[in-house]
Amino acid sequence: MTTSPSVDVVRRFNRSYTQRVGVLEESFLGPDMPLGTARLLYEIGVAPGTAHALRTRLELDSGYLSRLLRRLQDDGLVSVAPDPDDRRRRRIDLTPAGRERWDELERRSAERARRLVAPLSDRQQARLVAALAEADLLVRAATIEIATVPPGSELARRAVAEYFAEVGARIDGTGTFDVDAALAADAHRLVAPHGAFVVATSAGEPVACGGVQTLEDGSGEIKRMWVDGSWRGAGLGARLLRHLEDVARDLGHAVVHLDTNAALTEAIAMYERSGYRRVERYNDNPHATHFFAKDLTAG
Amino acid sequence: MTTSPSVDVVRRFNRSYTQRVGVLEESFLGPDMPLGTARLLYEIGVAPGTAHALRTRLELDSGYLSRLLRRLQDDGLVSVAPDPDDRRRRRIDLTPAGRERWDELERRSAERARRLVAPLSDRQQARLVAALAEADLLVRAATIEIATVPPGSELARRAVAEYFAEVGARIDGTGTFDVDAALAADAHRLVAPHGAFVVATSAGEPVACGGVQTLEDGSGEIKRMWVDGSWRGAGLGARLLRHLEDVARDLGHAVVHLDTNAALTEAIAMYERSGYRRVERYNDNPHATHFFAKDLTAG
DNA sequence: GTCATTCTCTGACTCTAGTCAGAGATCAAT
DNA sequence: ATTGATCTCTGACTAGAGTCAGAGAATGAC
Repeated sequence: MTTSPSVDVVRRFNRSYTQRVGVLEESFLGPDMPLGTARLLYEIGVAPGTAHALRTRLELDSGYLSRLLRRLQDDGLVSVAPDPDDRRRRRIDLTPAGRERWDELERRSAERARRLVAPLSDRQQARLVAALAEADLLVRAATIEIATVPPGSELARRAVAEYFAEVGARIDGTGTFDVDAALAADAHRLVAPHGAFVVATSAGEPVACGGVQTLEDGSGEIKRMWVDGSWRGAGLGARLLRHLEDVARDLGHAVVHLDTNAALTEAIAMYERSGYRRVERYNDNPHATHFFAKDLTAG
Repeated sequence: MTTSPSVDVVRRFNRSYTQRVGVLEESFLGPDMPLGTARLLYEIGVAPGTAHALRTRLELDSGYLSRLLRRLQDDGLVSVAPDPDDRRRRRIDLTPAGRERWDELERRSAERARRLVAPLSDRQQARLVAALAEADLLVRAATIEIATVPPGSELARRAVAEYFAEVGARIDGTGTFDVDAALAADAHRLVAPHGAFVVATSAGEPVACGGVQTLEDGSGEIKRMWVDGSWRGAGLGARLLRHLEDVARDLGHAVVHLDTNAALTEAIAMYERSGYRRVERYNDNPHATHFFAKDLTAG
């Protein structure tokens, strides 16, 4: 059996960490509440919403979720009310008693973490914290899922909204982009067979996105590329870019272009690292100052 | 609610790691075998032994363990035979079929780890590995348990055996220590009210030990101090030393002495960092070259 | 040899966790 | 208004995980 050092270390960590920290989730275990119920209560406290949203987030069977919610409701911990937007759905919120219970879970979980680090010296604690923070970022980056979605889907809208918010703040300062017009155009240009739009999600939340459209036969353009601020430095941008290049290749493009703005310095650095070369202005985008292209047939 | 940064990072890590890597132990999940059974099979493969040893290691109910073993036995995966040393106990070993199944669990678990790191670039993988290895060491160090045990107990014997093996190898080179005589003396000197012997264990295995004996009223001596080679650099020695000083204080000592050998350079450095000062030879131990003392009433 | 203890096993339980197949309400599109 | 899809809930399950109280054999201390 061949194993790489990195695989061994990950496995060793998993084994010893679960053994010592216990089934980690059991930090939620408390009086009168089984693990599943407590976990659900906790998630509701973190982000209340519809039962449907909880179901997709926690990947629960609808019958199972319904029963768990019923129990929380009977205990007076959550309130269940029809969602005004769509009365098939139910909005789930914590009651004051539920909030109190949630705080208790928080305390319990924090206490557990505190006990874990307590025996360590200050210097060791600092080392552990740095190591876990680094591991956290990388694991989260590794488990991101990249999927092609319709530009009109809710996920895509949310991602593009973040894109425009950031581009507006960093380039324009006043937010004068015509967002609606851009979205309307995307709905046609960023779908097969002319293009595609992909969103990277982490735990169901969009953390990055990008689109490919066709300039002319064999020539594509990458648009709407955005990476969430808290995810910078995890190599996500480069990975997304590679993915988009694959998409462009699948669309039959031999070369991809992209434009960007001088204010987006990290992005420009990344394009250069990824093999893009500067080219002449190829469109009349008033917000673009730098233009790049990359040959997809080489390498 | 007050939280420290280190506690927050640990909690955040726990949350995201369990969420993404799933219930980690489920890496064992495979065909025709529930999680608990697979975990047990895996542990038997890692370290076969008596049912009793497995029970303490995995903290299982004896009835539950018995049933799990029965199932593994029925499936032809483990062999159960009376322990010749103590016929109440049963020795558990993997059969060839069990070993095959164990290999499969290994493969499965490695595959899982491989998938986790696969999306990362080589540099990121290296960063993740370094972070997890560091976290692993520190978490293991943080969860060590230090307990006072009788010098004659099996745990103490094992620890002292390691101590003599190492001291013999590093100082003497030939192993001419009179181990039996030393152990016989320990059995009297390292127990209350004259002294104590403590063992630090990690997952039930001894990883460090040390004893305190009485030289004269108010004056103690630290003996048999040992830290397992793979645990160096985790601050375990300093922690054990502090623990032994507390023990000495409880025994009524105002000062503790200790002797050591010039060959044990790390130990000497640690004693100095921990506030020990060099003193004149206070005994006729032929293997000792350096002598230290520390006042326990100050600070 | 006696007696308390230790180790394992069995039977009888409880409680979670989770699945599956509908039923009934609501919505979006035509 | 009809139709097909979506969302939630209920009932009826299965299986896993674990607890608890003994019973019977073996052991160690006296």
